Amino acid sequence: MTVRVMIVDDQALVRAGFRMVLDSQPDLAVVAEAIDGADALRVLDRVAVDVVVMDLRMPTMDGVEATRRICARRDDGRPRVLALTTFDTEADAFAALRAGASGFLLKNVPPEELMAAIRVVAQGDSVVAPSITRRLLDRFAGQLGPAPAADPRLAQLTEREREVLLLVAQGLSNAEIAARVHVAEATVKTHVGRILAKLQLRDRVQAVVLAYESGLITPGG
Amino acid sequence: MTVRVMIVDDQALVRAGFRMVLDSQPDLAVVAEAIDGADALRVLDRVAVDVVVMDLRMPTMDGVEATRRICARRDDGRPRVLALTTFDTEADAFAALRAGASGFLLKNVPPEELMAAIRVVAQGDSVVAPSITRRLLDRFAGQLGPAPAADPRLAQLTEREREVLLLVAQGLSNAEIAARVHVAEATVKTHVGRILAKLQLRDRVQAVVLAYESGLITPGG
DNA sequence: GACCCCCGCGCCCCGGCGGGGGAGAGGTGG
DNA sequence: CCACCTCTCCCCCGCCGGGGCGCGGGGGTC
Repeated sequence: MTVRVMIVDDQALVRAGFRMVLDSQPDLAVVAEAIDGADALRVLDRVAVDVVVMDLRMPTMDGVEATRRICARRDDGRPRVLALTTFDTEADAFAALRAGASGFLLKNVPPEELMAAIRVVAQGDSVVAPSITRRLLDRFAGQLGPAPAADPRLAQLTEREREVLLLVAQGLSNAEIAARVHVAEATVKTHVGRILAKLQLRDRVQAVVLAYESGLITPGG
Repeated sequence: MTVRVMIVDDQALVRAGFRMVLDSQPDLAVVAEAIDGADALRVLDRVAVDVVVMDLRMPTMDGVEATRRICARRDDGRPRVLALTTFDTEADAFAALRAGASGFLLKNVPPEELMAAIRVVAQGDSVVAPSITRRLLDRFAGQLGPAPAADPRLAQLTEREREVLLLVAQGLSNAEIAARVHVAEATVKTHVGRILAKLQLRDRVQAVVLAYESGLITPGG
């Protein structure tokens, strides 16, 4: 079964190049082209397309907006959008994926990868450029799966240590904490040291993260 | 520069197969093997490895736990973990990525893709199997883009600076951030310096607090 | 062309912080 | 009584992080 592809790009040269590459494949067929977002929407009213290869940077209606509209009005899952851009920026990629794109690649990918991506997207799966995948994971890996429940780790701390941790987690230095709790800075240092050791953390920065993640502190509370 | 690979899998046959495939490449070198998670950790104490190819389903210590420990104790971004499994289930994949894996593939990928993935991961980027990428996007696409109701203070930051701030707020050191984003530590320091200056903060600890309080990061999700 | 911003990278300095070791006072419970 | 824990405080040391300064390159704008 052949995949019907539409190419959306304002540069005729790019369109021609993509068409060349894609039409060389027996299972891919470029059935439409468009020069910007508005044009793409008009063409999609008349032509059945499985995958839209969409440049993000375009005049008049940019690729993100076009992607949003295409995804908004599709009813049977098609067409799916594979977003392309020249620039490896988080903003472009996230905007496109948020708008509903099923894939995101940089324009400098080798032809085979582009073709593979089109097949994957046509199948209903997704492809994201490695540099963007990394950023995705950086941001969301912590939210995957079930949260590891309320930390039993905090129970290991003594009352005093929890108190100190709370202050650490508010951004105070050892000296400031010492002033607040009315003890010498040396004392605070030993407390902080014990906290890090017990919780198996490296520095106070990680302690702050744990304080938030464990619910010891809540943003705005 | 050749990539030093370690193979972790309880089946000797699988290890041998991977070794064959990978060693056929001039830029890849299998420098270690392990039969389970515990074994892998021991071996990593002695051998320098860039990428760990980790089977998820193993006896004694499973791949997820092993991945977690490897990622917990690395300090310069290495070794990175590329998780492999036979079964295309969300649970396996998400568990591995949550544990810190830089990549996730199914064992039935063609050899070229496995090799390409290892190179990508060694570089510091990430690869995720298309079926899982789709699930990732289904789940998180809505949360992409500028954080809703973002603190106006964060608007002063450039994109790069926000990216660095995100990593700072996850407890990473400057060196770790450098490895992650692929720049020299000196560069990270300048970025962090600018972040602190723009946001009028004293140190990275306060930056973490702001990241949580401003909604740039949310505990657990 | 001139200017500015962003990025990447290097150098120096130094102060805070983390790690180790030691040590005394109080309170607990075997 | 002694062991154990907690809180308190001290010294030394090494390192990372933060601040200052400079340099080059790329991309915009005027």
